[in-house]
Parts: sequence; C-alpha cells; structure tokens
Amino acid sequence: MGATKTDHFTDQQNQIATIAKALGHPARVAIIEHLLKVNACICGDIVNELPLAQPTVSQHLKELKNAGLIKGNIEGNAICYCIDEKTFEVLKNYFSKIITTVTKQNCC
Amino acid sequence: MGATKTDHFTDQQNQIATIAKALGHPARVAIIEHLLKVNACICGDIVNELPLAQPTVSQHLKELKNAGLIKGNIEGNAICYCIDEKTFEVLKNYFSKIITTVTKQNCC
DNA sequence: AACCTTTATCGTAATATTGCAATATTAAAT
DNA sequence: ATTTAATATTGCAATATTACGATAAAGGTT
Repeated sequence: MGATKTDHFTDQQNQIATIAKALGHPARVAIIEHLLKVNACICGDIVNELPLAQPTVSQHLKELKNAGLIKGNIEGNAICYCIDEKTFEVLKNYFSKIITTVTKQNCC
Repeated sequence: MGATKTDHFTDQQNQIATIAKALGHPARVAIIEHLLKVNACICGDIVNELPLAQPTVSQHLKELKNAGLIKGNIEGNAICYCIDEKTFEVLKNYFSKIITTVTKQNCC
C-alpha cells in the first residue's frame, strides 16, 4: 500500500497533518528560517543558501506554498517569497491547546 | 534518490523536522487527539478507535514515541500511552518565535 | 500447563518522497 | 530579436512510508 487513508480522519486532523508534513523536512525548515533571517520577502538567493540543487529547492518551495506556509509574489523575473503567518498561527494555537489540555491531566 | 540529507542542516532544523514529520500523518494526529480526549494515560483501546489494523497502529505509535511526542509505560500485559508535553512545548515555542519575528517585519 | 489478551515485529506490496539532470518558461536587459 | 537570469516542470532513479497478514513475545487467567 503506502497511500494515506485521509478520508477516515477529520478535516482538522488532515489539515494539521498536511501542514506538519510540509515542515517534516529539514530543507523546508531551513527555508523558513532563512526567510525569517533576512527579515523580509526574498526574491531569489534561496537556492544559494541551501546545499541542494535548484530543482530540488523549487520543489520544496512548492510544497511549502501548497501547505500555506509561504506566499509567493511574482516580482519581475524573480519571485518574492515570504512567510504566511496565518498558517503558523494555526499550528501554534493547536499546540497551545494540546499543552493546556495535558497540563490539566494528572497522570504519568 | 529519496534519502534526506540531514547532515547538511542544523541540529535544530533536523529536530523540528523530525517532530513535524511524526505529526505529518492524520492517523498520528488522531492518536494524539484520542489521548487528549480520554484525558488520561490509556492502556489499550487505541486500536479500536482508529480505522486501521493493529500492526499499522503499533507502527504509528512507535513513530510518535521515537519523535518524543508520546511516552509508553508497561502496565501489566497492556501498555499505557500518554502525551509527552515537553516535545509539544518545543513546537509551540518554535512557532511562537516564528510568529513574533514575522510580525515585526513589514512586507507583503 | 494451556489459553487468552495485548502489543510488537517481520515480510512484503503499493505508493510517496527526495534529489537532480535536462529542459521549459518567463521576463528583464542588451 | 537575442541573450541572460530566475524559477518551474518533466522524467527518472533511489529510498522511505504506509498498510496489513502472519507470526512472535509477554503477561495475565483458568
């Protein structure tokens, strides 16, 4: 097999899984961190920052974009990428809720 | 290829990616949510809650455990699973920091 | 002991992901 | 119009993941 059974789970479960999966690769985490470091939208130079070939980086950017973690605006012949805050807030809120719920429990 | 080049990235990047990857599957998100819902450590009954066969669930539990997202204590002939708060806090703090950094920027 | 219950592991098939060379696309610059 | 620069797409090989049947392991029950 190998195909994930998405239809058996709730929309929220699938949403969290999709976003988390997009961050489930160090190259994509590194891309996010680079976008943070330069403290601005970045047009170009992402490829030079990573130890990966251009098509590979392009593919990772695509996945981050599909997951809603980054936005890409066409800016002349380059593309301007930046972080999409909203999606990170979805994650933060989700994990905050988990932590709050767990702390109320008293086992283990 | 298909092999991730973990050695080219920082320890933190690999750590976040590993944890995120473990949550990158709806079944594993569902397991976490079930552990939250029952509001206690749970011995058994995880398999019955999921639309997956027992070996598949066991495998998912193993991955969550490897990533440090859950803990498993042997309790007689059953195993008692519960959420490992610390790892979720790592995620929450990481995303909080990202959001704080992004909000300071003014682009896009 | 023999049996049952629970969870783990093995083996394997189907599918997905990763990475890159080659090539295509797009738009600016000459 | 040609060239140059930046990014995307295609195609493919290597590897990883997902799922499950069969089986094993561990501990309780009778």
